[in-house]
Amino acid sequence: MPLKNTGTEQLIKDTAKRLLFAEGKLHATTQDIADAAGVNRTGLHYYFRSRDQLIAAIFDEAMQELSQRLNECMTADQPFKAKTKHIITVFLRHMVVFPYQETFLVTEMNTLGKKLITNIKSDPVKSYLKEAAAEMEKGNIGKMDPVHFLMNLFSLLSYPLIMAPLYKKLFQVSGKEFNALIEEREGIIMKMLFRK
Amino acid sequence: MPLKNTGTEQLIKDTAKRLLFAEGKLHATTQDIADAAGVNRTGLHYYFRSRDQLIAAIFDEAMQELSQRLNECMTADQPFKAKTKHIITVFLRHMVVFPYQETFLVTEMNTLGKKLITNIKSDPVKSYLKEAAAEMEKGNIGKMDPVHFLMNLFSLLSYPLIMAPLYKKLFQVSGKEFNALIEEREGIIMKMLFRK
DNA sequence: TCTTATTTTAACAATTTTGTCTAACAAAAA
DNA sequence: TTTTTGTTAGACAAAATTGTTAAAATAAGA
Repeated sequence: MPLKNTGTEQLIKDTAKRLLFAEGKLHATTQDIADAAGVNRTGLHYYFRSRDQLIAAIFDEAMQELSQRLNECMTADQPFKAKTKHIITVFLRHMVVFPYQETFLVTEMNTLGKKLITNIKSDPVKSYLKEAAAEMEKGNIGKMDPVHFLMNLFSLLSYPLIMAPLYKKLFQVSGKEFNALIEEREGIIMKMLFRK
Repeated sequence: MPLKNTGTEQLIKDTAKRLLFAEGKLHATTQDIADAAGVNRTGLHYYFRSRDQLIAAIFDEAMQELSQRLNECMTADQPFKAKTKHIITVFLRHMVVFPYQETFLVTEMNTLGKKLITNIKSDPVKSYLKEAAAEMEKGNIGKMDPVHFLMNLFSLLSYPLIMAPLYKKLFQVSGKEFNALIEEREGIIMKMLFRK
């Protein structure tokens, strides 16, 4: 329990998240993080004991945040289509700022194995899947395993932002053009999912 | 120019690619790579001089390979829909084996800045985009900036495989179930793109 | 076989990155 | 003010990672 609470602990975590999730510097060292935060590297050990524990803390928070965002969106009291549109809005807004959060989570899961198992509520997702199935019955969306619908949704949302640097090269798109495209994504995704 | 050519140089590159692209161990050290290849770490320096140059070599090859795969698919002499289906087949097959190749490319671009600029032919992509535009005119696919069509295609293709470990957690899907879903992807993606 | 160029290995050195220890500093409580 | 607790900073140590050197092993050609 910090008594003074100078905000340094939070600053370190926020800075690390900025480097890792926003700038995609997945190899950031403790020195990199300390420098970016404008604190002595020792502070990092004071608060988190080791680099691994800092990473673990960030991993946990990111996982919780993602799961919570997911659950809040999916249990919102709205009809299915509006709810889905809301998911797109919320997740796109987040992806624009932190495009590499999911990449970080996956690569850490790969290197650290299955150690960091934060328990996640899966009920909200399940109920959203049920709603999707119901919509399929009604003929509002194409019939498929609802999990495909969910994967489609998140693919269309996330992938372009994650791969932005690569797309710009491969497809010869400028930063300006790309941003304009992202602006249009919400509409495009809705059309894809609901074949309006 | 190697005279004896014992295949070690290739073995090192292939092993590194396996660790990086297949297993997603993006923090692999030279020792990790040497061990996995069953060679002395010195060999790695003998052939590539430094870790950075090994990474650069792999980056280059991966970029070339991706660009070439892209171009071959896009200049195939086929009608648009069949061509697109072929793209899905080819890229899915590759993603199943090397899900993290694109992630590697992006994170390296982020850390190394814009140093590694391998020149890429963009004409094949451009002509594919033109074909897509023509299909939209014909009403075969929904009207949008053709680049969106391309982003949709690759999003639906790649993202589920990249994020597999995360999906399995968030959506409570077993490995077996997940593989079954991936089997179905090609059909799903075709339906999404061509709203058949 | 002897020579030569290439490849592999072992020992060592340098660098980078992480972790520790101690003391100084700051602020609230006694 | 003194004490106590929590925070920051500097110097140092340890570990991990990368890089170098020189010598041994290997295979091909003269």
